[in-house]
Amino acid sequence: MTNAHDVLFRTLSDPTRRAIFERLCRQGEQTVGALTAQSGVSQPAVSKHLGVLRQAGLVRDRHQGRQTHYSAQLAALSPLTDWTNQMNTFWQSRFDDLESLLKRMDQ
Amino acid sequence: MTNAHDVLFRTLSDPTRRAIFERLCRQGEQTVGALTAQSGVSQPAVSKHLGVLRQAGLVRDRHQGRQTHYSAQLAALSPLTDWTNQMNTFWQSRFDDLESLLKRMDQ
DNA sequence: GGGATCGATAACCCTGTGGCTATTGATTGA
DNA sequence: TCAATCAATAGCCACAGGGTTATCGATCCC
Repeated sequence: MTNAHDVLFRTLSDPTRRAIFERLCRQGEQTVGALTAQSGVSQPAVSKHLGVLRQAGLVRDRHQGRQTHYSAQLAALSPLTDWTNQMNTFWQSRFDDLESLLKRMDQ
Repeated sequence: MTNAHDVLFRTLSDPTRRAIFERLCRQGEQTVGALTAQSGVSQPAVSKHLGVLRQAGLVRDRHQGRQTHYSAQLAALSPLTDWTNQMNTFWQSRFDDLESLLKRMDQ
């Protein structure tokens, strides 16, 4: 059972790949060449990372002549925020349970 | 430069390890034995995962006799929520720039 | 047309790491 | 005291995946 969280966490766990995504969030649409120039790795490596990001839905591409422009798809991050919220909820509900238990013991 | 985001994403990217952390969030403190029983992997594998989670600050351990109890440290997730918020902010600020540009062009 | 550039793909290598079994150390309890 | 249980560690293996170079297809421009 490989869910959306799996894909997102795994995709963003690589520092080089996450740096590429961060750049797209900061500076908007970028060509592969521009991304390669400041990535510290080769162009094929960047293309591979962009492929992974695209499969995760985190970026989309737009072809224009011989260059390809990539841009961040921020909506794809929502399962991540959902997950952290859920963890917080679980934790909070356990705290509530403890609280009510203590209240009952107090009576 | 390996920052807090690296550690968190990397730690949570493994499904087995994340499942262990989720269980600790849901059900609170658990022994290694209990976690092993429903993890689908061997006890040494679980111990290794717990070691990684502990080094990331995501869990803490409490020794009691020959068993070790682990519990989630939810505060350790904050760099993750910070990061997603930051990405949203970057994206939003670019949107604002575009908006103001269009406003200026409109006049 | 033909050289140059851009980006994707192929083919390969090598490290990191998640899994296992075996073992050890510590604690429990009969 | 001694067997049994719990969890950590050691040592090993197998594979995923991130890196490289080489190449190809397509587009641009001279």
